[in-house]
Amino acid sequence: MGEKIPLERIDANRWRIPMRYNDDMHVPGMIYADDELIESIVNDNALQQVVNVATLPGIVGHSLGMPDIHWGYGFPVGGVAATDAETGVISPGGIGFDINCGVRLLATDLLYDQVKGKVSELADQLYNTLPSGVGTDGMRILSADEMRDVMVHGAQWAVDAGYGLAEDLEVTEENGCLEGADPSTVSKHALERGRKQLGSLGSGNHFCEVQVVDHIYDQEVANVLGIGRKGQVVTTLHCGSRGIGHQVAEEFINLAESKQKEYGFELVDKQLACLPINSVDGQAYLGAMRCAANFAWANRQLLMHGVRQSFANIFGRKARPKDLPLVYDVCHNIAKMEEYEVDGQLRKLCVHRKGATRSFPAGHPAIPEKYRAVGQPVLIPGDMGRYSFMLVGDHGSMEQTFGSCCHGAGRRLSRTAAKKAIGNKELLELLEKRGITVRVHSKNLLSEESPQAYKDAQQVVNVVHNAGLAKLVVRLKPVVVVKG
DNA sequence: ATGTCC
Repeated sequence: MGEKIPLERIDANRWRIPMRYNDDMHVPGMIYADDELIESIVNDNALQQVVNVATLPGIVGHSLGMPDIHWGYGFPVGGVAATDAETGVISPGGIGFDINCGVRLLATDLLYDQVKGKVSELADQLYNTLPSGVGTDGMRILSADEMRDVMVHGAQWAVDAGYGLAEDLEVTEENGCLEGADPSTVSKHALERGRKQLGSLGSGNHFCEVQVVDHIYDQEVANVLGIGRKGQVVTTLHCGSRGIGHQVAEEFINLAESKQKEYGFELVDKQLACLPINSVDGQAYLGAMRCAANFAWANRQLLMHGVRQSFANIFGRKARPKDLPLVYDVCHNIAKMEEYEVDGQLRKLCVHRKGATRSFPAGHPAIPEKYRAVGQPVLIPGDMGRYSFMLVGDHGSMEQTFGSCCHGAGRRLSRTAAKKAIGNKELLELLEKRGITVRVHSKNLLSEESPQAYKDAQQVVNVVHNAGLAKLVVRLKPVVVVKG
């Protein structure tokens, strides 16, 4: 303990933690970062967590850290770990507490010039339409039977209930629904928590932002995605499964912890507690995780409907729902069964992505047909004061990172440190000065999400671009921020 | 992230 973790430089963007560091490691670690980002990573406990994850039973390839990596529960946020789907384990801590936390981006027909006179009105409208804050009820209260339908059918349920359009599902990862969701594995308490929260933003780093396309890296790809005009207004939603994801995670972390001895696991950190994928317990977690994931997709579908209503209310016929097409929806806290070549052999793997986005390259069958020639859209929100990015998956992700890349800027300061660094009032003034209109439910939480609490998202996306995991398409600047 | 402690 306390010993410096060795990092072997591979190239400008990659660093390896060799297996010789620790006898318990089954695979080496691999960190994606440039010279500057690696400094902040080394000063965090995240590297030790990459080492810990490398000791998981059945892990293959590398224990991976993306450039936005930072300390998390057991597994780092910004981490990817693949285990053998037949003989390996699944660890609830490797998915995280906010199951299927994710991001979706809607395009509009509007240019910033058409919107700038109504920014304040739009901010109010969005804030009043999208329920936000800790413990708030959602746009729709469900019966227990409806809740079960949401858990099984995901975003499709929302479309059938009148929220959004059928074509939205085509541009949602997994079409907004994972197969194998099993409501019988979700506790009554978890179901009860979710029942009241469908269509709610939540708190913390969750948000709705109106943004403007401010730089185009790849005009051709941007055109295919429908975001190819400089000055074009788009809207990004970032949120997850609210209370149900948290409850499912907590219950299965406790279950896994209580069964480590029974399954014969002796893990270096109890927060890595895991279950054999091929066990009743492992399958139960997967069934419940998928229920929470499907809830999250329905949740984002309802919120998006609220965004479309808000724009229509303010801009009338210039912003009808069909004029605000969903570009794409990605999840970044999830485990998926996917096939990859490992040492020349095609293997079925359980890919844990915790604060990591799927980034399938052009040609992959899981990509919607209209985007297949350019790659899967990858949405990378930055911080509320600077910028966010849209990328598309690149081929290197299949060879290096089990089809994955980063998910955001990555936290640089703890919530406590962030609060010390800047006051809420000062931060609000700073954002307004930059032309960003903010509506926040709980003003005393704003400092925790200040731009300086995060790494520079530009640096983070440059690394995944240069490493061949995803390709830069456009940069977006925030004009309206609505938060819990 | 989270009914920020059942």
